[in-house]
Amino acid sequence: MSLYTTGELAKKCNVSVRTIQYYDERGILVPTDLTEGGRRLFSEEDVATLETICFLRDLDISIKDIAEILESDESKKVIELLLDEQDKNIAEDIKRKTEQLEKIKSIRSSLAFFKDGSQKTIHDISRLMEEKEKRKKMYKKIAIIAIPLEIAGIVTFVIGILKGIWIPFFVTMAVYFICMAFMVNYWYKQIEYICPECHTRFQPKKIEAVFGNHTPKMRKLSCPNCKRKIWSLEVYRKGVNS
Amino acid sequence: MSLYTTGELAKKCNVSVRTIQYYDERGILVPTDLTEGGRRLFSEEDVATLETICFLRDLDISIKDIAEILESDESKKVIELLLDEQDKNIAEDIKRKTEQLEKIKSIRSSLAFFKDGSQKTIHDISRLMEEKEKRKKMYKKIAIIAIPLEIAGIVTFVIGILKGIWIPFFVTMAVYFICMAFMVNYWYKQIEYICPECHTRFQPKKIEAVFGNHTPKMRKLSCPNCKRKIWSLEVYRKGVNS
DNA sequence: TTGCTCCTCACGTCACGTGAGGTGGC
DNA sequence: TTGCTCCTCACGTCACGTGAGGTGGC
Repeated sequence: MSLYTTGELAKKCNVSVRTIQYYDERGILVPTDLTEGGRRLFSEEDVATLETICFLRDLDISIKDIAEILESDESKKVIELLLDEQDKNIAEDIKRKTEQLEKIKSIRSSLAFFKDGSQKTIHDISRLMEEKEKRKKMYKKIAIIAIPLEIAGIVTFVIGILKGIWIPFFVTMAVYFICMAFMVNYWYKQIEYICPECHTRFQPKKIEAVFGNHTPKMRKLSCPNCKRKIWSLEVYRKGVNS
Repeated sequence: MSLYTTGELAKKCNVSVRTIQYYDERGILVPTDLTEGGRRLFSEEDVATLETICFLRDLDISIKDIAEILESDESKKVIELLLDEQDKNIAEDIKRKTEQLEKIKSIRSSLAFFKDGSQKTIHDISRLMEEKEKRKKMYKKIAIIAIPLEIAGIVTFVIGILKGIWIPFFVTMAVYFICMAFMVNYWYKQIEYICPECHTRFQPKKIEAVFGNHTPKMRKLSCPNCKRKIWSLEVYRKGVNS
């Protein structure tokens, strides 16, 4: 029966010599024999063991856990448990890393917003990301009230057209405008804007905030610090609810 | 202006005291001041720096890279490059981990196949997984020839029905059966079976292999080692193409 | 005898955690 | 004065990589 030296085994299994020495040290790949000079000699069985080890290491199973698998007579149950655990770990890792990818994407667009590239910019972006969730929640709250009202508006309008009964429509509209007024006020208290030039966070005048030229996330406002009329980013107001 | 001690800063930013000490040691969070007794004092600016560091660490950016970001005057370009790199790294990680999850799933079903739970079982599974790709490729090759022939068969059959011209159909069928004979022979040479009881890899008799009771992956065969007639797993033959 | 392989220390990696033993500051 | 916080070593983690300095084996 042929025996392998460390180097031969390393080549055969595509690992480094040091790795084999380390696996011996950790007790999961003890050579079948030693030469008089103290060199390791591995059998075909050892090859199979190393292949098993590499297979499990590919799944990022720790050497400690591999040792447990190799030492148990009935590896099946041990490995089933370990696989369950690994499965969970990996799934969590994937979730985390997926979130990181989303964050990175989001940072890129924020970076494009700010004119300068100072450290302050990165800090501001980190704050924006934290506040993002809160801002989303606020808009959800508003939507929960606004959408049913919109639908009621349309329905009562159709009723008006079809049946000539306009009272429900006017009542709905009255409620709608009252709610709108409250919501705009609520919204105005929750948000502020950030200037892409000087990083100042500011609250615009209510009139400018409500009627100014805008997109869902930006609004053309005059910054009280650098005095420019510039597209500013809507953010959740500092210190609210915290 | 208020200054924070290490412990206060740690609480404020939700990190350990040791972490702050380490960031100081690495030069990315140097305290603004020291007491006479040598205790660190941090300013509001330091708080912002630590927040920035935590933000970047959450993306698994290394301390070395964070140092580069903090040290550069125009962090924007530095961070853009680093984000691109991180993006790639994370995407690769996700890919790798997704493959690991698939492997784990596949191992579970293989584990169910083998009756015992010895170490040999895991080694056999690791070999199965390696050979899986080769087996898939073989079936693809077969499909590339077989599917067009099947279609030709159907088309010429329809022509036969509609137009009463049967010659194309019979020619196709002749070609079909000749190819089939070759392909079965090819297939027979590429595969062997593994016994779930004794782990023996064996080639069945050709007649049993072709006409035996089977599913896509398993076949009821008699194992030459343990003599049982048992559902065995079809695997790519050892040593072929290697 | 000459290369080449292999051996055993032993330090380095990375971002901290975890004591130990001592001291500052209220 | 008494707790509590903070300080600086310094080792441990994890799976090896990377020399250094020495030797085995063809």
